[in-house]
Amino acid sequence: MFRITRLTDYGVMLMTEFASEPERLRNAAGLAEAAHLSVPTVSKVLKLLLKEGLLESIRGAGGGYRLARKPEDVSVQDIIVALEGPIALTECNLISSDCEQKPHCSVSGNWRRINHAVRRALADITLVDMVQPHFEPVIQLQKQQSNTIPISSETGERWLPTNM
Amino acid sequence: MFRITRLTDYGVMLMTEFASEPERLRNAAGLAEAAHLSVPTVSKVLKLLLKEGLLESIRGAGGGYRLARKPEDVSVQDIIVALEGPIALTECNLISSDCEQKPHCSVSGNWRRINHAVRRALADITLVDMVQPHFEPVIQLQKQQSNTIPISSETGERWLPTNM
DNA sequence: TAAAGTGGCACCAATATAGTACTCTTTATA
DNA sequence: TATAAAGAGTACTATATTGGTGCCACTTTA
Repeated sequence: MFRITRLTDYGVMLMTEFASEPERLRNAAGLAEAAHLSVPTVSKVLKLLLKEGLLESIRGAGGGYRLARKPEDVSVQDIIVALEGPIALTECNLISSDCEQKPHCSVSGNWRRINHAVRRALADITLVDMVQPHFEPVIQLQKQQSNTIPISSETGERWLPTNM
Repeated sequence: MFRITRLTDYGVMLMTEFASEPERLRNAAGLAEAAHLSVPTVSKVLKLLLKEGLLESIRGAGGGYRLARKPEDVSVQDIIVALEGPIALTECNLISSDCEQKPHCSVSGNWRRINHAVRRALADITLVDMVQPHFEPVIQLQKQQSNTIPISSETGERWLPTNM
C-alpha cells in the first residue's frame, strides 16, 4: 500500500520526541508511556535507531538514549533508511538487485529518477521541522529546457517551518 | 523497505508499454511475452487496471486492451493508486483511519505534508515521461537561504530500448 | 550487591503478497 | 452456427513480511 511500516512510524514519533528536548536523556519506559506504546516495542525501535547511529545510549542505572546528532542534521529520510533500509520504490533500484527483468526493462532508468524525487522530498524534512506543530511547504520550482520535465507543474514547494 | 509491490511495478511497465503505441490493441499473451512475465500474472494486473479505469478492453476474439486515457493524462501516481489504493505513508493519513495514537500524536499533521510532497513527486511524472529513454527532471529547489540543488546530478545510467 | 538500564536474540501470530487455477461471457470468423 | 480467441470474475494457496513479545546477558549506579 505504499507506506512505511508501523515500526518506522514509531521511529519518527520517537525521534521527534527526542528532538523536542535534545539534551535530555530518556529511557524506554518513559518514552513508551509518552508515546502510548508498549515498552518492548519502543525498546526494539530504539535499539534499531541506536545501531544505525541515530541515537546514542548510556547503559546502566540512570542510563537512557538521546540523539546522536543535532535535530537539524537528521532527516525523515535518515530515519526511514535506518529502519527499513535504502529507499527504493522498485527492487531493481537496490544496489544488491539482480532483477531478472533488468536486461529488457525499459523503465528502470526512469524509476531511478522517481526514487530520487521521493528521496529528496523526504530528505528535506528534518527533525527541526517535525517538532513544529505544522510546517508549511513553501517552494519554488523552475521549469527548464525542452527535453526536461518539471517534476511539479504547480507552484512547487519546499519545506519551510511555519514560524521560521 | 518503502517500496511499491511487484504487481504495481508490473503495472507501470505495462502501462508504459501501452503508452509507447497508444492506438495499438494488445492482449495479455503478447504483453506477457514482451514483459517476460507469465500470462496469468499479466492478466491479473490488466484486470485491475481495467477496473480502475486506466485501461479499456475489447472482449472476444481479436480483443485486447488499450489505454483509456492519453499517456499525458496518466501519472505514475494514478497507477500506484489504482493498484495499491491511496498513497498514505502512515495509516493515520488514510481517510478511513481511526489510529488510536491520533489524539496524542504530535506528528500526524506533519505526515500529511510529507505525503503531499511524495504524492506530488509521483503525480508529476506521466506516461509520456516514462516512454522517454530517461527523462531529466531538472528541478531547482530553492533553499530559503540561497543555493539551488538540481534534483538529479549524477549521470550514466543506461537505457535499453525494447523492441516490442 | 541489588536495581535500573541497555544489548542482542529468537520466537510466533497475523497479515500481505504473488502467483495460479477455474469457470463464465463475449465476439470474430470459418 | 460451431469454434476458438480473448477478456471477467473469483477463489485459493504458499510464501514473505511485519508486529509484538519474551528472555537473558551485560553495564552502571547507588
